[in-house]
Parts: sequence; C-alpha cells; structure tokens
Amino acid sequence: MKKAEITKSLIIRRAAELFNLKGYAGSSIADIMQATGLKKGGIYNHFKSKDEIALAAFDYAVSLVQKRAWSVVKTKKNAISRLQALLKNHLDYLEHPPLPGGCPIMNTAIESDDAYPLLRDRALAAMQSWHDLVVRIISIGIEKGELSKTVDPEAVASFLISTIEGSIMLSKLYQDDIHLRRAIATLDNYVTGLGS
Amino acid sequence: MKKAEITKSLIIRRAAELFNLKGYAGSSIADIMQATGLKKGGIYNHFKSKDEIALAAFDYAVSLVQKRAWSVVKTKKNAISRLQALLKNHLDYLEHPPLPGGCPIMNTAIESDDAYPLLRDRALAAMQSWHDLVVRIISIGIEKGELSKTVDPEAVASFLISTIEGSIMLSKLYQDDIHLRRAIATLDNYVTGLGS
DNA sequence: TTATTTACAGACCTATCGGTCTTTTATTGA
DNA sequence: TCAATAAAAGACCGATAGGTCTGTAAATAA
Repeated sequence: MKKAEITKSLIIRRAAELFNLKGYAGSSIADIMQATGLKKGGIYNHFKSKDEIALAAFDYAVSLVQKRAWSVVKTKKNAISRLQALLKNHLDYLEHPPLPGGCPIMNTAIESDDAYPLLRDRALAAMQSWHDLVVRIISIGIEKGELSKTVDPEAVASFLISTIEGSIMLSKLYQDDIHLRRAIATLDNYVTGLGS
Repeated sequence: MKKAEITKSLIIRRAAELFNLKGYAGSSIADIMQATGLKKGGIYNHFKSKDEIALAAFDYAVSLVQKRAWSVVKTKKNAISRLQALLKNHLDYLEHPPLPGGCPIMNTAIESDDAYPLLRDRALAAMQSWHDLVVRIISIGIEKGELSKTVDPEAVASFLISTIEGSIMLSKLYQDDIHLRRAIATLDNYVTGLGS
C-alpha cells in the first residue's frame, strides 16, 4: 500500500467519524485537520473539496454498515432467522458500533434531504440497498414457503427499517439503550409471526 | 400587539422553518436576514445570539406540533381511538405540515445529540412530553379496562414513536408518502390489537 | 544511490461567519 | 402633536470558513 492510499484512507475514516457525530455543515476542514494531524495541503492533495471528502466518507461509512449486515445474513439459511439475525445485529452495534454517532444513513438522510442533493442521493441509494436486502430475504422466504403468502415484502421491509431507525434515534437522544432493545424485541416477535 | 412582539414572532417563525429545513449549523444569520427581510440590527435587537434564536425557534416548532397532538387527542374518549387519532394526525401532516422539513424534534435530536447540549436537552424534553402523552393514554386505558393488562405502556409508547419517526424519515428521504402510510396502517392495526 | 516524482507544510486569499455599535427612523404614550 | 422611547439600518469588527499555491521534504522507481 502506497503512502497516498494510506493517508487518503486515514482522512476518510476520521472524516466519516467526524461527520457522523457533528454533521457535514457542523464539521470544518480545520476539524478534519485536527482529527488527522494533517495540514491543509496534506488534505487537499487527496481531495478537491470538502464535498468530495463528505461523499467519500459517507460511502465508507455505508460500506462498514453493509458489510456487517451481509456477513450476518449469509450465516442463516431461512427467512425468519435471517431477519432475526439482522435485528440482533443492531443490538451488537450497541457494544461494537461500526462508527460512533449512530446510523450514518439516517443521520445523512436527515441532514441532506432538503439541502445537499448529492449526499441525499447517496443516502437514498444506501437506504434502498438495505431495503432491497430485506425485501429479497422475505420474497425468497415466501417462495420457499417459510413465510405466509399474505406477507407484503415491501411493506414489511419499510416497517422494520422505520422502527429500527426510529428507535436508534430515540436511544441516542435518551442516551439509553432501552428504546432500541424494546424495538428489537417487539420486531423479533413480529418477525416470528410472519411464518404463520 | 406591539411592534417588537410582531417582529420577534416573525423572526422565530421564519427561523424555525429555516432550521427545520437546513439545520442549525447549516443556517446562517444571513439566511435569517433574507427570510425575514430584516438587517442584522433588526435581528440582534430581539436576540442576544444565534443560539438564542435557535432555542426560541425550536420551542415554537415544538409548540406547533404539541398543540395539534393535544387537540386531536382530547376529541376522543377511549384509549384506542385516542391512539388512532394520534396516528391519523400524522397522515394529516402530509397535506398540512405544521412546518416544512419533517419532524422538528427528530431533526433536532439527530443534529444536536453529539454536538449541541442545550438543543439536545430541549429535544429530549419535547420527546419526553410526547412519550408521556402516549404512556398516559395507555395507562388510563388499562385502568378503564379498554386495554389488556399485559400491555406495557412504556414499551408501546416507545415502539409507536420509533416507528412513526422512522417512517417520516424514510418518506422524506424517498420523497414518497408510502412509507409513512404503511407504517401508520400497520400501527393502526397493532393498536386495535391492544384491546384484547 | 541517485534522480524523479509525489506528499505535505504552511503562508496566503477572499468570502462569510457571528456579533457589536452608532446612527437614523419609526413607534408610542402624554 | 410632540417628546420620549424603542426598533431597525448598516457600517464595522475579528475570527473562521473553504480553497489555492509554492516551497520543501519524503517516498519511490531506476
């Protein structure tokens, strides 16, 4: 690995953390300089603008989240346990968060939706990819007869994601895991009910 | 109403809209000047700092939301229809939003939780007040025998709010009401089930 | 080991940031 | 109607924003 790649990767990782904690508008180049130990020249040698850093950092943050979701799903063989594995994964986040500051997709969605179109598009794509994963799991489950035919994959995916994201927001605000734990418990029960 | 009150109220209303769309860090005094038609002196005649405007604007935004929640709940007499009225209220938001940019409590919670302690405290208090309302409705419902004794008021409130907020976020990101509509439909059905 | 390329430091730029202060204009109570 | 008072304008402030550029030091390929 060349020096350039190492440094660029450092900037991306530190910026991702910073942006996830303080937002894009709330983080300055000076903040990134401090977090990386680099000076302005060192940063702008790798990126053309703050926007470019933001996009790279978001893509990196999403990759962290997606990698773990994928790795957790593929260890299970039927729809219900796959969905439950996804739920449990969010409980694991409490002790080993992919990056501090909560879900980067939600954080970016909230900040960007009325103000930063480029970031919004990225957040939308990331959310869609998560949504698709859940829809696929459910659809395959229905085909295999593991889930009831009356289940609407799109609706269930939308419902699961809404509840998870909302409860992450609550737990962060209250600084209390209980909201996420309760949501996951309720959803786990709900998912079990999709079988009959 | 004196001139001062009129102007101060204008600043608060415009700032609330601005902050809800672009965030606190993303909105400048210059933005507020443009939105109100006032110059710097006219704004700082009523507020000591941008922070003070932010707090006043947030309190105003919350008051809009709370007023409607209250007015909707008090028209109903039993727990289930009160909860359903709260759910339906969020569908009405689609056509008549209290202010543009989605739920101000969630938006502020996401932006402030790791960065602006004063705002975070306000967001937490507002969320708690919403949570309390739901808990109270459920507790009274249980006492009156309208809801099953096995219902955990705290858990249900947390679950309802999580799903609503999460689905608002999704609908804003996708620019598609369907996520909120589905969430409300699912929750409406869920609430009905609390009776038995 | 050396020549060349590349990464980084750091001075510098303009625009904008939040905020202050004095002056002018408008409102208000007598 | 006219003083007294309060509201708003707008020039001004230092600090910081994002971004550029040149000189220097370090990494790299020969």
